[in-house]
Amino acid sequence: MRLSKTLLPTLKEDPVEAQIVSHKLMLRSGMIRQLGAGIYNWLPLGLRVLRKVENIVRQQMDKAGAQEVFMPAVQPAELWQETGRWDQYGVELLRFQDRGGRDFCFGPTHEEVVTDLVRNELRSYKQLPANFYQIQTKFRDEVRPRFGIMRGREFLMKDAYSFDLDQQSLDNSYEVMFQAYKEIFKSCGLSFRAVEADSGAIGGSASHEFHVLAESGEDAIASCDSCDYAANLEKAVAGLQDGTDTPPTAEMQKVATPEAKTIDEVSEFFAVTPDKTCKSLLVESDEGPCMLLLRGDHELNEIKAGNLLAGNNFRLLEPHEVKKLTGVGVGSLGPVASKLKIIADNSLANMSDFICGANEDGYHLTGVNWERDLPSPQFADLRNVQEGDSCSRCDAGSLRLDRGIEVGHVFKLGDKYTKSMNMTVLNQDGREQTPLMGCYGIGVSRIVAAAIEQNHDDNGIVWPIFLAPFHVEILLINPKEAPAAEFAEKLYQQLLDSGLEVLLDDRHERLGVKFKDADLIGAPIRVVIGGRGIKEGAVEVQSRKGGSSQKVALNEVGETLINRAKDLLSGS
RNA sequence: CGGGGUGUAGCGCAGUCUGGUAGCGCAUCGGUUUUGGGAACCGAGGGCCGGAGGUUCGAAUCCUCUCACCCCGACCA
Repeated sequence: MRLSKTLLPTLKEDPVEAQIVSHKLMLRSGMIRQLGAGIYNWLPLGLRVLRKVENIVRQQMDKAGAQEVFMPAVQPAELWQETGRWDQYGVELLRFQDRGGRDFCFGPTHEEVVTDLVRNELRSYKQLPANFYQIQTKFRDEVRPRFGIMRGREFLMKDAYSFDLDQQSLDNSYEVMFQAYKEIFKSCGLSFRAVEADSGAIGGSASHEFHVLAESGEDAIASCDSCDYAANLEKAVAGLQDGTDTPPTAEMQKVATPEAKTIDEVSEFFAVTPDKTCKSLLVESDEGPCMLLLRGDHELNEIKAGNLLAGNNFRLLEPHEVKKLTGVGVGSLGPVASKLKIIADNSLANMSDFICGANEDGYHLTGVNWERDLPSPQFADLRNVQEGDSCSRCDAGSLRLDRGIEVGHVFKLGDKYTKSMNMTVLNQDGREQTPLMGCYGIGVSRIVAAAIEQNHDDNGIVWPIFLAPFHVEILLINPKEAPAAEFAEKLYQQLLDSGLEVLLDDRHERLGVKFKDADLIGAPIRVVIGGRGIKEGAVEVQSRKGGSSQKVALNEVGETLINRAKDLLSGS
């Protein structure tokens, strides 16, 4: 592609509306332009990358035996009413009417449509298992779109739906998709992690999210350094401490702690580490107020606690509410002699001689022990795991925390949709049977943004070769210098003929401008061609990543570039 | 949905308090000189100041309403 004839409007300055690096760089490199809140134009450069991702996804899905279809973006309300989701889905479902006043929505997902399709077309168990996928524009009317493409309202998604006769077959279909997803993210050249997700009320044994690792990721994910356990922080469980159930060695004592309220202050006061203390939190739940106990150095996981208390009303009580309810301030709250229902985190079970609030303002208790000083409460998993916690799946491992961007989600749906929409096939016995469904999503456009979050430097994007809009950029310093221009043109053709994707910067711009744009655009390999180099008989080949450069003789440049690109593409 | 903010040239902004000829930098177009890491000079084009209504001799500026976008929070397969 010739830059002189391409719409590639780069920006020197960061647009004010962009908060995160991928959004800034996508705007600055001329990949996208905003049309409205959460909706974007894709310009030539951005579209090339989007298509790259799309093709990688398509290739792997086909390889995994899924069949590509293309379903309508606009869907009639009737289908959604059949499954009840017309009323359940809420404000994110963009609804509208046609000329005749009939209700429609712009599809945020396609379970209803695909189920309708297969209930009309699949009759026999012999047609199963089947897996249909599409790459489609979706619309979710996000309450607060942000971060550019990362969390837009309109976005490109690959969604796949599998249909199986029984659970075992579904398990297999799921596994095939799981492996295909790994292959997809590997093929994109991204560093990623598959993590366990909560399969929740829908049941089924499994759901996994795929995260691209990036410091700016919205999700925290925990993973074991020894086995393959990995989970979203919301769901991650730490292993229980070893049974160091040491007997009490100290008497319980009430100590005046006039200035010590926070865990830090209390630990400092008693000259102990925070893990020797116990913090008490009051929460509201459907069953009324409840006291949660955590080790001093641990954080409450509100989702776990909320699930445990089955509460729609779950929330932390405000300090003034605590005072009103118990008569003491939050800094001196404690479980001993409390009349409230108490649930303690598992990590407290084998603690002895710990320190906690005395339920009297300005006092704490030391040497507190279960059974002797207060009854053992209910124990449960209430906390966020921490870096270094032991793994709950294996003996050897410890957990590490990373940040990630969710780019894929696989889910066993079971018969939720097939049942409510009456989809059956005849089984071997000639009886009607309701197939089980799985669904598998990948945020295609989000991958583009996530890839940038993971691969950039101060000057711009540093594309992994598999997603790069161009493998090679040729910087022609001055198109008016005939020998250089002719050489660049010849090289351009040679590289194109070899199957590489090449950007030729043939603009009448100064070199500095071209370098800055090349940095922004982020092609992995570039070559600088000018009159001086032609005279010397060698031109400069540079690598975007790391910025290394070498002089290559004119008659070898073509081969060198082709080989280097092929090396990168083959992963070496 | 609650709170905050911003709408003035393609982009980034000043001007608004205190009403009186609509500006600056970058970008764009033409010219000259330049040309190996975001050039210099000369000249030019480009705006119903988000929209509607009002006050006023006169509104980017004051008042009312409205729309859009951004940020924080709540929400989120």
